[in-house]
Amino acid sequence: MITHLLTRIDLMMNTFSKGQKRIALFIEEHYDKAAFMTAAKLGETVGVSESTVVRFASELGYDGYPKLQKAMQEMIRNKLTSVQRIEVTSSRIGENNVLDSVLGQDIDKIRRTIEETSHEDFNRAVDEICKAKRIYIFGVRSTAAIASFLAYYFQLIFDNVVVINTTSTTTMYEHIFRMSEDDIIIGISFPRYSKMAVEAMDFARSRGAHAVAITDSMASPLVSSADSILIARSDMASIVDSLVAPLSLINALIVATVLKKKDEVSETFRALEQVWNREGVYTNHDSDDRKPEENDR
Amino acid sequence: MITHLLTRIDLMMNTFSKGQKRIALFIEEHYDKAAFMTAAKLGETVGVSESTVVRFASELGYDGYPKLQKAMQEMIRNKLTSVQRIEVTSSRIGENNVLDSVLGQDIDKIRRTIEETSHEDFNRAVDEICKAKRIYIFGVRSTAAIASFLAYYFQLIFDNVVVINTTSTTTMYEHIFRMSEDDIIIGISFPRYSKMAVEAMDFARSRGAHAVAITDSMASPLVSSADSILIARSDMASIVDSLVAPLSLINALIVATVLKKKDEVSETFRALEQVWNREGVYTNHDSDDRKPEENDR
DNA sequence: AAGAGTTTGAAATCATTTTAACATAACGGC
DNA sequence: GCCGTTATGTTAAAATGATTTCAAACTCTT
Repeated sequence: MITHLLTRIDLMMNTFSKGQKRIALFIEEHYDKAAFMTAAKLGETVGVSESTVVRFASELGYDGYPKLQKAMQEMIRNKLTSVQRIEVTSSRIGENNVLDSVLGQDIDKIRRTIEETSHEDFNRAVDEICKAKRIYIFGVRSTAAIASFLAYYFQLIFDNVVVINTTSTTTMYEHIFRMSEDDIIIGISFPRYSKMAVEAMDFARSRGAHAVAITDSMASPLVSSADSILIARSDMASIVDSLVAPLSLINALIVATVLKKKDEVSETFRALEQVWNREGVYTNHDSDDRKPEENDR
Repeated sequence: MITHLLTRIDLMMNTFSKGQKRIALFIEEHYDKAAFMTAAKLGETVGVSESTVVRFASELGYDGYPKLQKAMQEMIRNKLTSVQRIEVTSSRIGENNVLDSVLGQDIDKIRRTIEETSHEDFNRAVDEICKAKRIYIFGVRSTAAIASFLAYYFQLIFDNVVVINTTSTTTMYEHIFRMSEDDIIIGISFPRYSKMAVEAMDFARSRGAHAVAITDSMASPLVSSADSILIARSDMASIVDSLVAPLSLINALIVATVLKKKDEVSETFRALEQVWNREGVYTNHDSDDRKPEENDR
């Protein structure tokens, strides 16, 4: 559902009627209470009728009040688990249980990323990204996937996003030769490192552009060619390397950027959502989308 | 309820009947889930009828199941407020500490994925993948990134991997019209769901192919069109949705597949490594490649 | 292994909650 | 200040969920 409940409420706040605003404000403030209330009770506490509450739910895109309620309960459950994370099931459970083991390892990767990434560098990277005129994103081979993910979202936010994913050095220079000091390059590279990534970043710096490296350790060859260094572990006990932690880092990068450019961006997203609805690119399953219920297996 | 719910359950544990014990244990372990369940649902999850659940509630001294439910919800709210207090202090440290917050949320997503994904379905999916003649992978928009990641590794293992990433239905059918019963399709779709994913999977099934869905809940439209269903949460407290948990799941899929085809695959990888070394695609930093050392910040 | 006493699940009944239909009230433009 | 529009409340029907009943299954003792 693209937007999270609270974000969505924020986004739609000025489209709400007086009564709906009362409900919206209450939910933003006390969703921990609201999640357990019936439509009638919620209406009573904010001083509107139950119908208004139900209408508010469908206005938000939910297929009935119970769905909205479920969304709030989900939110609570998320919040709850997020601080119970001390007792993480890092249990190495069964040898035969690949699923639990891999996912457990990925959790560890992310945890180490939290510890190891410099917040200072992260914030600097966000600042530079927001200031930049053009954003170049470098990622080849398996990292091409996460590079394109980053690009997908940045293209929704920024005008000038260029993805560099090529096997030839010549082609690479064709992509970046216009680079100027107002630009920024984000190089993503993990073992076995790509020579081209280093080359691209060195070139960018020679032009005065800011270079952000997303890589797996301070011993990576990208480090000496970068202004901001973001570390995310990728090694796994297997043939494949996990890019889960780097992806999570990229997530954080996107979220931080969106938050920083909130005002410009929220308008874009609202417009986009309308286009999507009209175009019917997505199935209108149940309601137009929204929180699915608890699964029941 | 005089005494605290959990204490009371502990106290009365040995007076409970078999079915009641099942309920009691579940509540002790997962009250965060139980609090949001109806009597019927709770009964279903522990394998007992709703009557037994209701009787359990009055056994505990509550005047009906809803009262017990309220007690559990109270418990959650108490925990939540203490959690929020912690959170306030930790978010004081950096008002803008997006990094920790996003990564923390991603950890939770993965943990919930461990809880919610059926291991049976996972294993079935791996089996079918290994048997398949051709593998089709469907992923559009933001999921195109993780689809291409999956494809990248599968192409190292299998001969016939086809990625479907197109905006037009016609083009999609051009990709999949040769599909036969020996093939498999892996459809990746998250809210807002892609209609095409459903179409592609329905088509595949009509040809007798096995269909694997990677999606975010049992309420997803892909579910009814799939033979194996892999659940990974994607919703985040922000505008972007996180694909970290799905990526982690895909990791597990790759690892499990590699392990199953160990013998054939290890040869391939050795050969590949030689090519890489000769071609010098990668920097030969420090040693000739591989795992970098501990970083030293 | 027979039978009293428990425990259980299915279905019927009862209660609550949501939703839809309709009526009334508030608002904004002219 | 009138009229069309939109928002809100009231109420009754529908849906969902909880409870009770009753018969069957299970447990224990003898």
